[in-house]
Amino acid sequence: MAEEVTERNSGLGAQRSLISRPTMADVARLSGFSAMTVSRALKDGASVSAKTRERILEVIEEIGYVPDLTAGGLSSKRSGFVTVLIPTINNSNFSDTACGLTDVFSKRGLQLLLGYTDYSAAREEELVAAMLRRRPEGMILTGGFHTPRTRHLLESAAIPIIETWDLPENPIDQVVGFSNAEASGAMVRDLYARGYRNIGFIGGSSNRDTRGADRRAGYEAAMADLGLGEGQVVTFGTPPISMEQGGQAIVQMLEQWPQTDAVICVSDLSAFGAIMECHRRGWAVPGRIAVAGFGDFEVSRCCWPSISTVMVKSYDIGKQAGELMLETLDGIRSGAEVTPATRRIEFKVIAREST
Amino acid sequence: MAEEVTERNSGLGAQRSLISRPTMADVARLSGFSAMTVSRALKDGASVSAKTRERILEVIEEIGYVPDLTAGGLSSKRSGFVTVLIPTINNSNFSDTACGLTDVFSKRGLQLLLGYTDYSAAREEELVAAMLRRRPEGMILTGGFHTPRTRHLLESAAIPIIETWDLPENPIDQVVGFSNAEASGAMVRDLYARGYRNIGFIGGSSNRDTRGADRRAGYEAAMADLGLGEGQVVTFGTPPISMEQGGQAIVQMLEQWPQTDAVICVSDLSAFGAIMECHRRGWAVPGRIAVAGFGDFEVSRCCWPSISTVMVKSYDIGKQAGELMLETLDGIRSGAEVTPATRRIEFKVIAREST
DNA sequence: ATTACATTTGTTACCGATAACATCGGGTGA
DNA sequence: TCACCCGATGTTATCGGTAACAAATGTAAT
Repeated sequence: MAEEVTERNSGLGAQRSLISRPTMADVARLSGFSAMTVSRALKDGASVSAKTRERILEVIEEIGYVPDLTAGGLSSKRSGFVTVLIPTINNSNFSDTACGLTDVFSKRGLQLLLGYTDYSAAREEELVAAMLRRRPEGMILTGGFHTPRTRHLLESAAIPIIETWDLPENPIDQVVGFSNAEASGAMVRDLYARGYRNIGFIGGSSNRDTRGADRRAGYEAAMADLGLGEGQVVTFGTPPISMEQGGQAIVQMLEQWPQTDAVICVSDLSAFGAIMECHRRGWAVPGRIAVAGFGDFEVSRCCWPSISTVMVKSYDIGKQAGELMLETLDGIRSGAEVTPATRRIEFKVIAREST
Repeated sequence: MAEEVTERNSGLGAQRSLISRPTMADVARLSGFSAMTVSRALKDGASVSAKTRERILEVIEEIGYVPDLTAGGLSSKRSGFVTVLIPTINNSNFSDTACGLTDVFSKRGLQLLLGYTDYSAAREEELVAAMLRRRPEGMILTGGFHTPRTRHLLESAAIPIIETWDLPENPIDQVVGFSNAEASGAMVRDLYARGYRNIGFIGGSSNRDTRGADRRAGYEAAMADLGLGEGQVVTFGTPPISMEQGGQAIVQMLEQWPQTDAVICVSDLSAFGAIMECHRRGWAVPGRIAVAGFGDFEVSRCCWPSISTVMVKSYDIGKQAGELMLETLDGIRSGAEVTPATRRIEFKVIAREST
């Protein structure tokens, strides 16, 4: 084990005082053109002669000029930012969505202002307030549940909003998502079709994770619909429920309802934990009990047995939301009326070895 | 499976045209004070009477004024941004570091500009160039390998730079990290102490992931040091190597060197994939072969058998780097000379069931 | 050569805040 | 009572770009 030690480096050090960096005016002076022409040379689609642009770029390279988007944005009223809020960056579903967004936006020179809410509506409110000070051109949220103040802030911001990963009953503006309830209902039906009748559900013990709560509601609705009774639900820990908690939960499930023959977990991570605990205790999966997850994480593909799950096109949610945002921004600029819409994203039950 | 459909919502829609939002001047006018006093009322530590501040905050609340940090930053020459570049957000080690940074910075009102390089130095260069246009007050990078142009850009930016997750030989400025080579060497010695003699290494097949390459180098050095020969290395896929590739790699390892009794994987993710593949094939872990990982991911704690690994304080890297950044920024402002330093972060071999 | 029009370049004002300095009024000590 | 000082507030200039309009230059058609 290494100790925590602090040593000295050579390096920039004191140099990095407040050296003033070259501005567009410097480029203008050195190239012999006006600042406005320099500005045009840097913006494609502007009318500048090839020779002029070349000379200007030469000077820029020479003095190491870096344009200041802060100043540019102030003047043009375009910050070049789009804010994205996800519950956590430590979940590959949401980070895949963020990647889809980045890929779409970076092509158009828009930058992502990423924040994570830790599944807390209060934290979301703080973040929305903080982010709006950067004058983002649009904002992308996860889920449809927000504090009243958050909604108020967003409405007065008068920028396009997209809610994702859900189908809110009362959307703020646009939506790119799917019904979590429907998706977990589909998994119940899949298990039913395979002959399972005592199907349990494992999830977190509060409604903080509203998508998790919707999945549970969808499970209960499907159970009732199939005449399988109220269902057997074990809730465990503060959402997002961890792998380890999935393990503890399945033990509790089988103690409380020994007849359980299948269990749906609120996510693949808890499903994985549950399966590992079964291994530990010598319970065959799916012999003694079948286990299904949600989200098609890498771990569910690779696990032994591989985990049946609901695949959600996480990256696609980001991509579609990004494209919708671009269309909306273009629409607003061109003066066209943009009708708020909902885009449904595909999900799919994937049966693997664990069920 | 749901189809992709687009439906109409009620919602903001056309409203969200270019409504001009209230400015500080509006607040000034309505409260009867000057803009400067409004500015002071919003900044704590400024001398404004309690009554004035109260009245101003009242007006702000009433008209829903949201300060524009863009404009403020232009004037005060403080963007309030710190840029953080990590290889991928889809890896809990790096996202933990990002969380540590967020926690430290958000307390001081600094915002994170997060980017991910996809383990590519070229992409890093692009990102650095793009981010510098936002005039960040500091920049935090992952690793010590950068293109010459990246170094050049950073040096002329004259802001504090911190390289993390590594101990670069020739640091740009400050460093918060550990020696990946040393860490994987420690794991070799641990396995040696447990009696393993034919120890292999599984990693990615290019040097794109320089930390992975360092771990391999550390493995080879330790093997030579212990008189265990050159070592047995299987490289597989473009880094970062996936769980699935870990599984393929261990099969190849045992085909090529059947006498192998232990294997160190470049990360817990590939170690997990390797172990699952062993389960599938009925190879006992650690009976037939011991498997160790790197990074102490959640999956290694929860896996059965639990995976021996090198624990790195990922969150702490972020926290320490954040604190170092704050100290440096304060130092520069107060005119003190700041000596670039290296802070070593602890790592620790954690032996679990898999070895 | 001249007019008409397109292309290229320049000028001025302004985006929305804050720094720096000026001013004003009231309290304090000699 | 007066000088001095400090806290509270106002004024002006400025940060570094871009929008909008104006001017100059070039090009093609007559």
